[in-house]
Amino acid sequence: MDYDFKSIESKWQSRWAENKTFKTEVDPSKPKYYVLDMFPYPSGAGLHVGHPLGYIASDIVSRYKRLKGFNVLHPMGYDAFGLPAEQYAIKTGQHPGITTQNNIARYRSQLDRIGFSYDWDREVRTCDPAYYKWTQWAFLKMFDSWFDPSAGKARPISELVAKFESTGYEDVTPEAWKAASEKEKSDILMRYRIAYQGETSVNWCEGLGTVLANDEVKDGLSVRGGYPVVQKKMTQWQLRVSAYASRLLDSLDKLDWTDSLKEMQRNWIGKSEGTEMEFMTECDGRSMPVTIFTTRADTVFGVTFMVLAPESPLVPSLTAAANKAEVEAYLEAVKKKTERERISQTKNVSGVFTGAYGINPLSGERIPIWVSDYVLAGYGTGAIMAVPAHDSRDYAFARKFKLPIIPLIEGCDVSEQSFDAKEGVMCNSGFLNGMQVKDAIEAAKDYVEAKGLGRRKTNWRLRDAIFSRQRYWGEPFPIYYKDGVPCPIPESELPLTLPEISSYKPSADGEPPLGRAKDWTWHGYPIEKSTMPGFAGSSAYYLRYMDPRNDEALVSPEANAYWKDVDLYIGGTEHATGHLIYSRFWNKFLYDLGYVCEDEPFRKLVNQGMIQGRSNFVYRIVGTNTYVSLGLKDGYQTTEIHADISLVHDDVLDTEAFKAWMPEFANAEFILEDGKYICGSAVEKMSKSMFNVVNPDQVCDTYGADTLRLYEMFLGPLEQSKPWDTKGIDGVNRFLKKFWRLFFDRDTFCVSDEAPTKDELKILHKLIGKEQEDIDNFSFNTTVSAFMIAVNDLVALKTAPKRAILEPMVVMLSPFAPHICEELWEQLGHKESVAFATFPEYDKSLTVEDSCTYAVSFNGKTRFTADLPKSMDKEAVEAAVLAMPQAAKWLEGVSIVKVIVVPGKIVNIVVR
RNA sequence: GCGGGCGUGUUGAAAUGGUAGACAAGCCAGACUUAGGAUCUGGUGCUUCACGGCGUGAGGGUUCGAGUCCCUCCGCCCGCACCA
Repeated sequence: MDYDFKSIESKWQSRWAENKTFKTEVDPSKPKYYVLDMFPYPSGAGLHVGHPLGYIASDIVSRYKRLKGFNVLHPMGYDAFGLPAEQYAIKTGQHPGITTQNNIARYRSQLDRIGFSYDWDREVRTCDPAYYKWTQWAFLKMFDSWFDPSAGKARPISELVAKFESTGYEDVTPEAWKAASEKEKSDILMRYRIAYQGETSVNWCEGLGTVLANDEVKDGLSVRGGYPVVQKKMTQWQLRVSAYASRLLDSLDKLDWTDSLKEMQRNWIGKSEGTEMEFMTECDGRSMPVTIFTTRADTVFGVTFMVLAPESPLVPSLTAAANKAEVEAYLEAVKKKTERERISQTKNVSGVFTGAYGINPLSGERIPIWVSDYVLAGYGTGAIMAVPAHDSRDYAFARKFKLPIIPLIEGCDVSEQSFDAKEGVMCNSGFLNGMQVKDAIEAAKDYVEAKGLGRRKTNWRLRDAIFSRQRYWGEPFPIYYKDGVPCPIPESELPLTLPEISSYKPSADGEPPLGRAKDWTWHGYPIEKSTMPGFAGSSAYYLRYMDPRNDEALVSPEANAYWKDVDLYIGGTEHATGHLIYSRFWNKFLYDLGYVCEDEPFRKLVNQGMIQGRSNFVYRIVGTNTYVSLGLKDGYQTTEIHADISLVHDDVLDTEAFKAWMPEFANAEFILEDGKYICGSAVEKMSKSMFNVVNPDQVCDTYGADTLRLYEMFLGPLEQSKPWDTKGIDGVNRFLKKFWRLFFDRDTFCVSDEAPTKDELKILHKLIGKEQEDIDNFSFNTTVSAFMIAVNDLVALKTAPKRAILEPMVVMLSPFAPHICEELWEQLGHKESVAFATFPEYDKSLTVEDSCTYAVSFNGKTRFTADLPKSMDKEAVEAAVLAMPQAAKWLEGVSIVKVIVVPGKIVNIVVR
């Protein structure tokens, strides 16, 4: 009987669906294990073979953990709000909900073919009102909370109001609070709310007609679409993520994530410990203090000028009348630059002198104040002290504008470039002279604090998240405006659903698309017109999976107490500074308010590598319709053309299929080598335009889902990026066929209950040990190899099929190749799904050999091997080896210095 | 520039400091076949007729022993980037 994967796979996939095999419930009698994939955005292009890589790995772990007796939560859903569906809607008029639904259906059918063990009853879609009710709910909670720095956590805003009323808080006195109007009170509270509205400089993307978050912008272009992004002042909803900076940083230490990912987050959070210092300034006879931030207080004696950010509010008051025109012209020029231009012009330093001067608080020097866009308004105080000798940016500026450079470290050479390293001995620095830089930094901080010139200060790079998008296809804000004051729509009225509108374009007067919904009001009050960004819906979805149909709460305390957090999260590294920060923030916020029991959502995180495409090329001789094979192309002038990889097998072109592919190739002629047309190849991003997309459906058609699953794992380490290459997929397919044949004698299924031999048991238990170890280390490629070795070994023994060996092997292979294993499991006479069988017990003693092979080396060079009984002790091994005839040759004319015996492995004899 | 990672056959890749290249692909030879993109067997790092020698980006170090640990350099990939 042949291995007929087609009928097996469709049979078991429909059985799993009918029986709801993978439906999961809270079950306190079993330990829980929560395995989560980053849910996909259902794009119009469907899945390619890269997408399922992580899903296959997580499915293997899920199925493995089930075999190990865990109650496994393994859900899937869709991140369904987003820009592409909306842009498609603008182009075609089709409602983004329809587009999304169609795409989801396609994704689902593709996912189903691969045989995942998801509990589909727990599916969530972020665009479903029953789901986004809870996104809106969380927003209202954030609106209704403030971050109490003394407690380091979020608290209800009512507690802050109580403080204002009784004792006052910060600059708000009880009297002032009581006297304030509704609008004024709202404005005051906005300075504290976790979700707040405020004016800020935002990344405005004209091409998309919306604001973007920092992680949605790369190199000054929008990540989606690649449109230019400019800085613009706008009033936007924001989340006070920055309040959590320190907690987000600190708890990274306890997470089981890769170092590189944690490091990325640390950089993004950007903790910087330095000093804030006051410099007195004078401008047209007026004087005022200016606060700067520096991490190098030790370099104060080298300050030769100061610089303000163009957007700094200090600029007007620090501009001398005589310099006003010049400064304003500069500000105007800066404003016109896009973010991209500012970045690309890094080396073109620009700036303008304000006419004002500052006084160095330590040396008393009088130094000029400049304005330049190399200083950022958003970081520190927007003003710096410039130390050209020891900061490369200040150095470039000083060189360009011919400002003095004072070296502060003995022996450093600043004639060509600045000396940025924090090492050496200080000089030209008053009381710091002679100190090591590291000590000088501390001494200078102490000095500044003691003299009242400034204070230690920690700065963070993490910005608050801009939460408004001027778009249609997102969660509406549950906010209405009463006399211009934003007010929450009551929780009991959630979800506030997205209204239908006539067109998805922004309206002519620049309002977001929702501006078209004229009769969309709350009791006659206008509702917020912007919608929430993509990360809103994905920030707490892992919590919703725990209790997805609950209408009363995001997640019930019972379900949350059982499932707690995600034990294993698998997904791409591209979410490092977006989703994975926002989710952690969101979770910590809910934790502060007592809605969830864990402070961190994702205990272990694994980033699967990207699967790149492998493109094939044909070479057309210029001016002809003749194509020359790769090896011969150097003799001709050719054009490289992408050929669809479905026309190519192992780099050999199917010339007939190529002719039929497109009309322009119908009359193609070929210059062959060895009767074949060999194509060139290259590793590129998998994309339609390069004709290198491999669809998992095709692989399932030719080889089956089990082969696809095994092959994706066999390809190499999970975390590594690698090109998709079908060379080698036959090997995996062959393995499954061999495995299948182990159960049959010719055409009859004939597994016997006979007792296994010692050799068979050894093969089995080696495999058990290897699989357990490898899955814990996410080394799935070596696990697959271990199966291949085990099957090869069994075949080599030429014994009859035995239940005691084959049954545990079916169980162990089932996480990797579930369909074939279900089928064999049933043939073995079981009624229950193999998914809930018990993983075999590992008996290490059965894998131990009676004898073992020692590598015998002299001075570290292996000369021969010796088979010796396992039981021999070190001395006996030494004696036995030295007595062996092969050893005589190497012992001739030398004396033994020492002998090192590594039990079971090595005998090294050191001779002289 | 800063941070993280990597560098092993023809290819994908294995190797708790202990016989480098497991497993798979490819290639070569053979068996069974009318046939084979089926199946099975054997071979396959380089070099040498052979004994042997040489081999994990380059160089140095630690060690009885280094792909693995340490230092320097080279190359590649990823992330961040005027963050004071």
